[in-house]
Amino acid sequence: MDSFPEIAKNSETIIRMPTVRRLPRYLRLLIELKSEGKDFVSSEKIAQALDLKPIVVRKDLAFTGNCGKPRLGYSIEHLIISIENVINFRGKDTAFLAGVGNLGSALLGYKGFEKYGLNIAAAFDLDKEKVNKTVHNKDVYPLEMLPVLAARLHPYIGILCVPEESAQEVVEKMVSCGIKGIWNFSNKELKVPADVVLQNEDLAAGLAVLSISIDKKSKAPVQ
Amino acid sequence: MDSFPEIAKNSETIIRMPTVRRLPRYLRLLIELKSEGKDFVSSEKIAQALDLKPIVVRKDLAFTGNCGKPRLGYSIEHLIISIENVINFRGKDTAFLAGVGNLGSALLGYKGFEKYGLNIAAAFDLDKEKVNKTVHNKDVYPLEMLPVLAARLHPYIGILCVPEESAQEVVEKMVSCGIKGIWNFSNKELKVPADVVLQNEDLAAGLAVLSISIDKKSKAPVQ
DNA sequence: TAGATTGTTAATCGATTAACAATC
DNA sequence: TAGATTGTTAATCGATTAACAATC
Repeated sequence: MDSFPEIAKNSETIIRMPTVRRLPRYLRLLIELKSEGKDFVSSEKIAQALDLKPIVVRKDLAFTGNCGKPRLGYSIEHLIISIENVINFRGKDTAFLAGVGNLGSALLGYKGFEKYGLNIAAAFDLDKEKVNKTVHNKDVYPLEMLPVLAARLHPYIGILCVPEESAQEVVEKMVSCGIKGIWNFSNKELKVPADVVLQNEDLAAGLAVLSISIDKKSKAPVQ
Repeated sequence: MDSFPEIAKNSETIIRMPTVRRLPRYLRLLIELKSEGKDFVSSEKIAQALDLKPIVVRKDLAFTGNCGKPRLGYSIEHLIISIENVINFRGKDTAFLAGVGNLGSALLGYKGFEKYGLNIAAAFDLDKEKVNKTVHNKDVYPLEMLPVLAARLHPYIGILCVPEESAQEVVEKMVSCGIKGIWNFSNKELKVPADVVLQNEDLAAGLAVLSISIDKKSKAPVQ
C-alpha cells in the first residue's frame, strides 16, 4: 500500500464503454482472489474465471493504467486500487433516491452500494403515505425537502425510481439542486441539460436480449 | 389487424444486440403514440423522441422485418406487433424466480413484466422463513419444490436473485428442470451448459459508466 | 410533378482479435 | 538461458453514419 506504481491519470484517455462495464467484474474477482491470499494473477486466469479472452483482459487492464509483470501477471492489490479509482468506487459519494416503491425500496436496502462507494444519503417520495418513515434505515422525505437536504448533503448522483408520469419533474428538481448524474430506473425518456449525465437502466432491454437469444439457440442447435 | 405485411421471419437474420436493446424503447414510444390515436410515424419523429439519429431508427426497424412507406412513415400498429414478435413480448411466457430478498420481491411486484409477455408463475427460496407465503400475490415455495412445479408449469426463464453463495447451485437446479434462459441478477459468474442462455444484469456496470461519465464531463467542460 | 421519407450501398468509426516482439 | 506472460502493432469484425437512389 506504500510503494505504488504511477497511475496513468492521463485525463485524455478515451472512455471505452465495454471496458468500463467489465471493470466491476474484474474488481469482484480480484477482491475474492485477495481474500484467498493470492498476490498475483495472470490475464489467462482472469479470462477463465470471467469467460473472456486473455487479450480482452489485457487490453481492459491496460486502460486502468496498471502494468502487469511478465511471467508474474498483475498485482492483485494494485489492480484493485486502480480499478476502484478509475470507476470511482473508492470513497463515499452521496446519492439521493426518489421513488420509494418496490424497486426504490429494494435499492435502499441493497448492501452492495457500500462496496461501490455509493452512499444513499436520503430518499424522497411524492406520496404522503410513504414519507417521514424509514425504509431499510434510510429516511424518506417529501420531495419538497429535496433542495434543503441537497444544500446540506451535496448529492452528486440522483437515483430515479419514480413512475413515468413524475420522472421528468423529479429529474428537474434534482438537476436544479446540483446533481450531476441521473441513474434512471424508470422507463421514461428524460431530457437533461448538457452538463448532466443520464444513465438509463432498462430491464426490458436485458429481457429482450435474453428472449431473442433463447429463440435463436433453439432454432439453430448446431453451432 | 387483418391485412398484415409479410414479416421477414427470415431465421437467418443476425442478432444485432445494440438494436435488440433499443427495440423495447421503440415499443414503449409506439404504444404511447397509438394511445394518442396516431397511425403513422416517421423515423425522424422517433429519433427526436428517443434522442437517436433517424438512420439508426430506420436500420433498427428494418431489422424487425417491417417496411415503412415513403412520405408516410411507419404504421404504428404494424410496428408494435412486429417488435413484440421479434423480442417475444407477446403471449405469456412462464418464468420462475429464485431468491425472495429485496430485489427478488421487487421483481415479483413489478407490473411491467405483463407488458413484456413474462409471467412469473412461482417463486422459490432456501430460507424456511420466507417460504409458504405469498409476496405481491405470488406463491413462494421451498427450493426442493422446483422440479415438481417445473413439471407442471414448464418455465422457460429462470430469474436469479439469490445470494452469490447459492447462485450456482440454484442455476443447476433450474437447468435440470428444463429452463432455457437464466436472467442473473446476482453478481456471481455462473457456468451454464452450452444450450442455456445466460443474461447477466450488473448494477455495478451501469454505475461505473455513470461515475466515469460524470468525471469526464466535469474535467472536459468544453465539448 | 415535386417533395418527403424510406431503404440500400458504401464509408467511417470503434471494439475485438491475432501475431509477435519485449521483458522478466 | 528458456519460457511464460505482458504490451504493442496490425488485421478483422461489427456498428454507426453518410450519401443517395427508389418510392409513393
